Amino acid sequence: MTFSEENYLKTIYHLTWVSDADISTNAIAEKMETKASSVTDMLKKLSEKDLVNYIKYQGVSLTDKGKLAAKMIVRKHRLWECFLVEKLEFSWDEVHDIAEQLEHIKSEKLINKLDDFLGNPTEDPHGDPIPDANGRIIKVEKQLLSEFEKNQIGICVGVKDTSSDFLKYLDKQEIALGSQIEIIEKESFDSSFRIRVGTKELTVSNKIASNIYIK
Amino acid sequence: MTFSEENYLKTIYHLTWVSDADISTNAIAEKMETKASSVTDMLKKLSEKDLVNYIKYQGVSLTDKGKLAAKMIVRKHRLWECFLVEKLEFSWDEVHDIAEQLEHIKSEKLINKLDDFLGNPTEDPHGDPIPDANGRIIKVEKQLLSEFEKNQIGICVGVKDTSSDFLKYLDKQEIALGSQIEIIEKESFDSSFRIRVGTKELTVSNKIASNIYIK
DNA sequence: TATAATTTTTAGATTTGCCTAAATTTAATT
DNA sequence: AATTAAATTTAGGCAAATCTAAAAATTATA
Ligand SMILES: [Mn+2]
Ligand SMILES: [Mn+2]
Ligand SMILES: [Mn+2]
Ligand SMILES: [Mn+2]
Repeated sequence: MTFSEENYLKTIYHLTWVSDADISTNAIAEKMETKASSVTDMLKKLSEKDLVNYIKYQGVSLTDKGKLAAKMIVRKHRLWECFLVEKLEFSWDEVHDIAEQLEHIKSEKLINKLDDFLGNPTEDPHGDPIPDANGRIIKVEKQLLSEFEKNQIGICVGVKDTSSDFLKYLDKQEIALGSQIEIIEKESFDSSFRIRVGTKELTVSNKIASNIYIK
Repeated sequence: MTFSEENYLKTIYHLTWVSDADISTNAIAEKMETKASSVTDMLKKLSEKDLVNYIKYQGVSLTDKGKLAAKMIVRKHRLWECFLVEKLEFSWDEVHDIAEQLEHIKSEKLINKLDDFLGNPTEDPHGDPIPDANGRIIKVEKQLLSEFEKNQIGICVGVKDTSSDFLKYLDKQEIALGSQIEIIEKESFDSSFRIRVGTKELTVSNKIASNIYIK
């Protein structure tokens, strides 16, 4: 499987994760920053290889084979992110781009040994679940901070937006995985939140609150 | 720089390491298991980018820029081999193919952090020197076992042939980097050697002896 | 030094992944 | 239901990296 094929599978997998329904050509094109015509070409190829179910004009979904392949790429991506953070002391906002490269390294033995070396983590540095060698995922239920109400308390367990900019913002506010967050006030006018993180109080916009997972 | 360009640079670098003179199109084609016409195409491109000095029909050499680029790829290859052996418990005959992939990962920060994580090793699992971040190499002088004479004693510090088959043979004979090797007898008829490795005695062909470095 | 053998380059194709522009299909609106 | 708008596919092309076959240059040999 080529890098490009792998990237398409991964994208379809991610889009399915949030929406579940069949995925449109345009949705893939937008996420991959490419053209719809290129997507069509690739969907034909992936369909030929039985990695996706594709019907012209009707959208696409992963076959079992394609889903497993996608999960293995996600597994690699997230394990490498763990490695970079835990062993090489990268911060969580620096690892994604490097993992985008590392996820394409082909060696089952390598990834399984890496898994063991890291102590078989179940989540990556952004709180996302890591599929095991068989593709099984422990799905932890978590809510967005924006769905919380006044006086509720929870622990930050993940982020939805994993962009470097957002992660750096969280660093600045000293919000990290494991931080306790308490809703002091919810402003009805703009849906912003007054929250307490540890001992500090701060106000965050609804956009921010919609990208932090709490449990 | 593409993977292919990097592989060509690395190949030219390795060929230069052993012979020093300008490298022929055919030599590159043979080493890379490709066709001479493909090599010509790539040499034009590398020349255009000032990575090689190339004159039609006259062979090729690396420019300073090309040499540094090649060294950085070799640095990555060998550091990853160290990582695989030291941290993930791969054996020395399993790491080359994986390192062939990992050497193309682009991130200076990654490779320098990996270097530190490994304790800044100067040699890879096969006894080959690892260029530092500036491309400097500590060249340790070593001789081939085949050049040794009766009664001489030395330490195995490297291998010339790094093929999996040869490395497995050495494992079987319990010859590893650091092993003490003593020449008991040199057979003039076929230039084979009777040697002592640790407490064991064994006979090795000249071909074997020509692929073990001793100091 | 001619001629033959070898090496190297050029010419022309192929595959992969991508693009633009045009055609087609599906969805949304009068 | 007809028309318009949007999404998707097709057609045709391009660049990178490879190949085969033919041409050209270099090297070896008689
Ligand atoms: Mn990531
Ligand atoms: Mn992640
Ligand atoms: Mn190697
Ligand atoms: Mn090596």
